[in-house]
Amino acid sequence: MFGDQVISAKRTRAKRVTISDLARYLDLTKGTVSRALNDYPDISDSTRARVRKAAEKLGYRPLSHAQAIRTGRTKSIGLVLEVTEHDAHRPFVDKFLAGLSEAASKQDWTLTVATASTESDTLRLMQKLADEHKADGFILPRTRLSDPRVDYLRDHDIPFVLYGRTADPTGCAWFDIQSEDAMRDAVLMLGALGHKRIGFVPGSPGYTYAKLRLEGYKAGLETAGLSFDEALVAEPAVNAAAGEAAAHMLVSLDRPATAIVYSVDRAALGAYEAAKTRGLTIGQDLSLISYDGIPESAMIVPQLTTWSVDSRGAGERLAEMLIQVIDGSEPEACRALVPARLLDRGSHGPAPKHVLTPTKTTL
Amino acid sequence: MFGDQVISAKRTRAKRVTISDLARYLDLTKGTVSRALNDYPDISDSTRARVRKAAEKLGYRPLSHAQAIRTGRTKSIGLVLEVTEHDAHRPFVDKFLAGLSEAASKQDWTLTVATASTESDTLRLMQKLADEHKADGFILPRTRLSDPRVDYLRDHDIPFVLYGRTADPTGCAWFDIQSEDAMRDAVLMLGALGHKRIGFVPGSPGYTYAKLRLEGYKAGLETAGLSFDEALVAEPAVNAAAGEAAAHMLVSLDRPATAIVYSVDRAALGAYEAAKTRGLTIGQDLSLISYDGIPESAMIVPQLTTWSVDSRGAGERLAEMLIQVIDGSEPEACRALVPARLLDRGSHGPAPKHVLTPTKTTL
DNA sequence: GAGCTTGCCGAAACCGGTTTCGGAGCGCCT
DNA sequence: AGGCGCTCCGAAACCGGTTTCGGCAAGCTC
Repeated sequence: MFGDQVISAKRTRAKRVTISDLARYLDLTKGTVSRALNDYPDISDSTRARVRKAAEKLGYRPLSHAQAIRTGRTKSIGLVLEVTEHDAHRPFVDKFLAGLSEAASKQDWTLTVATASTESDTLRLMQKLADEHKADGFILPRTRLSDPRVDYLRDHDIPFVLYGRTADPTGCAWFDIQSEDAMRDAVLMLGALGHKRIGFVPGSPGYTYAKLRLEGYKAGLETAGLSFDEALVAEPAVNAAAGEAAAHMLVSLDRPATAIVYSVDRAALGAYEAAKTRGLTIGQDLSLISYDGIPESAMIVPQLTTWSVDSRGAGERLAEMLIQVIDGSEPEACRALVPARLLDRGSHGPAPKHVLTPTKTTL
Repeated sequence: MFGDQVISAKRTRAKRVTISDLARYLDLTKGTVSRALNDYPDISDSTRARVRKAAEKLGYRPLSHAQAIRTGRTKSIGLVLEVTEHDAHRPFVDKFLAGLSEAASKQDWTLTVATASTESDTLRLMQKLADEHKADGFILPRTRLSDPRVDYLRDHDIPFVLYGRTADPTGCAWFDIQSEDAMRDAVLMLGALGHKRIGFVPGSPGYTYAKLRLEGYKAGLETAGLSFDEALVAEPAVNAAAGEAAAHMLVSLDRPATAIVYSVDRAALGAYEAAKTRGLTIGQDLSLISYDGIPESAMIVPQLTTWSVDSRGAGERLAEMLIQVIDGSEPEACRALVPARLLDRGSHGPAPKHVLTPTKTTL
């Protein structure tokens, strides 16, 4: 009748077996089959087993969105990436996605990703995805100390789990790398090598990791028996240019730094430029330890000593945790912290014997 | 009754407005409302308009998976990434994803991504996603000359669009960057600068782009009036180490290359090492033009002249095209080719006046 | 042996949509 | 005036599941 409405092709894929097929095959009603499959207590063990076996044999797989219309759950985890035009590229998205999707698909879940360019976009998108049941919950990367996404999702009772921590963790599930310990250990290592003046270059203010890494640095100083000196903390830096400026500043102090702990690799790479300008040899005159483990850190000479994070593993854990939370687990019970792994390479070494005379430059 | 079954929380999100709500509000049946919204011809224009307005006013949004159960379509585009452990990291995934998801969400579609570690995994995953109506079609990145994914999807009548081309394009929709033209133009530019011996370093064999870029190189030689010399084509290289070896080979020929066209940036970066080893100055003694536009190409000195691709734009186009194909457009009518953009930088220059004496080294 | 649980399943409603079918109302033609 | 064909909408079936409800039969109690 409305033939011209149906412009789409005749696509005749192999027919799937429905719950009704299965019921007919077993001579049961589909209601009973459904309850059997979903472990309702009013189904006898023998029937349940019979149904299970038949389902297996016929290759029955429930259609998740057919279930969703009644249950309201899609078995899909959501990820909203905030990608702005001029943002630093993030080297690990693919590994991270691999972790998420692999863990998800192991439990027959899927991963729905969306991107937003602004924060309010992110919120609207998450709302929409949740509203239209396209995602049952969200993974929140790049957490900030005070994170609007957290407030929003908490208010709207939408399940989520953080990749990172936040200032007020009430009602939050999270997974994180102990980067504060990495920073502390970096300071300890440098202290053990005789360094007395260890500089620090923080990450982006506002982000939780930045605060934690600074605290780790301070903790390291304390354990190493070194006193904290405000002057040794540079301006935040997350790219090569800012990292270079930070290095210049730190080595031209009256009592210059002989080692620098960077919060992020991309900033640390800038120190190589600064060292070249000043004729300093990295790993001898100036020691560097950083964090992230980006590929470039292995391509530079000398290779950068840094802490590497297992993005894929993180993705896996996060997906598993989110599914748990969606399935009703108490969020605050779902928290995990894992250590970073040290890539012990050539950018750090013993403190130089003679303190270098500060080479003042006009920057 | 089965209260203990329901362990999940009480989540009371704001109720969404359903088609029945809308029908009640309009004093119509939901069937009529549905037909009005879906442009059935048996609805009067006035009614259609009234329904549209009310839908807008009440903020009605159909639940895509409720529709899916009848229509079989989820409004979701699928992307299966093949990510192996030791794979080269791909710098543009995030931009690419952004393009895909943005274009998708503009039409109220979503993006479902999955990852596989092997080729057969990829096929199984796509099958499963299509079967369970979790994706209506697929984007296929990294196409090969003979691509099993293409055969598979074509056989199973599952819609798809290629990012790249393939040997047998029957029934295929694709989008691609004209990298062959980029390679050709690179050769022409170098020829115009006086280079007579222009080397070429191919990409991974098997991939379509590798073949096309080689053809582009040859086309460039021909137009430039240079003859093709087998010896000037190195072994395929897609990383710095292999790229370095290729450079060594090409500059130590009896009649050495004074310029090299690389198929991929990551290989081209290796040439800088080779040049350093041999005391050649890049941009003077040795000219380089490459392809990809990875961030590192701008960080090296001199900056690498290369062709940059707009991954985000590609993602957008691909998503739009896939939706069209799923909506019934003839795949072969959905094809597009766009040029790459030259980043004209410092790694290439005029041919050196004096041909360098070949510095033989034992590699 | 009557009365009451309890275990187990069928029947039917339901979720939020889409699609088919049929018929009421209207204008037009003969 | 009656028949015909359109236009436009209501009614109801349908998609593939889940959940509620009610009832039958067996087992237990007294």
